[in-house]
Amino acid sequence: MIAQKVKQADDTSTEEKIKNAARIVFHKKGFAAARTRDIAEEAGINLALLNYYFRSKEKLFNLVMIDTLSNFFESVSEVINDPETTFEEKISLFASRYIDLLLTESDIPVFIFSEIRNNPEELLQKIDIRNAIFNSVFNRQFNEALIEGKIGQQDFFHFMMNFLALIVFPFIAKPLLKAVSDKNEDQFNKIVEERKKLVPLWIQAILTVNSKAK
Amino acid sequence: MIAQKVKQADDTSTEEKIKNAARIVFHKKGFAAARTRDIAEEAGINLALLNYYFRSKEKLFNLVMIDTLSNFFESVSEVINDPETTFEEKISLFASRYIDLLLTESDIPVFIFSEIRNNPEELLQKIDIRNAIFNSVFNRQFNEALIEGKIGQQDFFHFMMNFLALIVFPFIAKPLLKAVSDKNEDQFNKIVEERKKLVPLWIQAILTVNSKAK
DNA sequence: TTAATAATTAATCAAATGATTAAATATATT
DNA sequence: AATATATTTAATCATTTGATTAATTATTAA
Repeated sequence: MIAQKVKQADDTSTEEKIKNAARIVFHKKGFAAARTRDIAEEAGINLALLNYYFRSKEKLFNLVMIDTLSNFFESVSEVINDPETTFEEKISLFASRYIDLLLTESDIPVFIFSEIRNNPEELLQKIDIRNAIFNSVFNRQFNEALIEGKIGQQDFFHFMMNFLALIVFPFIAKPLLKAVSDKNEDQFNKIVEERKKLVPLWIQAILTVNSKAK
Repeated sequence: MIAQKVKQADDTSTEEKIKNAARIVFHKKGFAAARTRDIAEEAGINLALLNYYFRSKEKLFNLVMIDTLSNFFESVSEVINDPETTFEEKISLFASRYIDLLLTESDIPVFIFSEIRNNPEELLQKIDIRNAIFNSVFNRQFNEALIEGKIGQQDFFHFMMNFLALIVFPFIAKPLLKAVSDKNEDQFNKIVEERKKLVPLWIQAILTVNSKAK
């Protein structure tokens, strides 16, 4: 009876528990450094169950990776493909949503970039962010702004790199930046929080620059 | 006789060969995914020699890490502590020097950030970039420019994050960016090369923004 | 040249780790 | 309740991998 209640309480199925644990451990340590025993322990289950449900470490990893990438890009591609918002609004919403996402999932950037390093071709075909970005409403609006002379002559690829850089870099460099600036977790998060407002300001400043090579 | 000539030709000592190989393999795969056998093969030596010269994988890794970090930061701290150059000049020189460095050592950013993730406290005490940055001539000149009203009210920490982000991020995200933009190695490098001129322009634009929270 | 030392190799060890198995327990079906 | 099926566990396996050893070769010193 009590056992039942407890089981009801921590609701999730074994399969889900393992997947969640795998997500945490893989995100934190990467594929190579993560041991299946770490994942089993994190999930509070017997090691054999991992293979019972997912066959192998690699299969489990692939699930986590696909899950991570699609969740991650889905959430932001929504914003840049919203036909209702203006270009300027998208900049603010994108920065704000992206930073919020990273504040709760701060391991993801290093995880993605370090795993892609080990396996670029296989991982990259799992996702189609190509279209999501380069055929986005956001890109179209950028081009319109260019033609209307509202922003300086510049390359969309550079612009996107800059935008992403200003948003994502603090999370990638977080341990280093925390250490060199002697800030604790809360102070650091507060600073990053400020960037939800600041990044759009800086991006607007960058957009005024006429930087097209002639 | 011939054997001697050959030996003279690939000059480096066994110890040096191992260290160079370790550098390459660790930078590319990270500590956990790098096998001592990979390093031995890359160096063209017998596996046992690795332990003969360096005792353990971990000791060898620590050497490589210290070497990487100190070389890396030394090269840039020179620029930001040069008393002869102006603030504006430092921005250009820093961007240019840093990007050149990364063009030849493009694995380093992901290597550093992913290893720090696995071991923040130990690794970070190995270097003293704290002083190099926050007591730099560059920082002093930034403050002077602030007081003289030459740049908008803003935080040096944000500014440095932005500066580093615009320089380093393309190298971190390179495989992803190459894939989504469908660019080859040469095209990508050419674009990054452009940034030696562009990043200073963008940074100057950012510096005009008045972004101090009130 | 000879002896001593250093460098190198092939073989092997020991621990870590992903995976499997067979038995035990829980759950569902009849 | 009885049977069948699914889930879970402890024990074990097999491979990988960092490290060592003992023998061999090369180099240096006497």
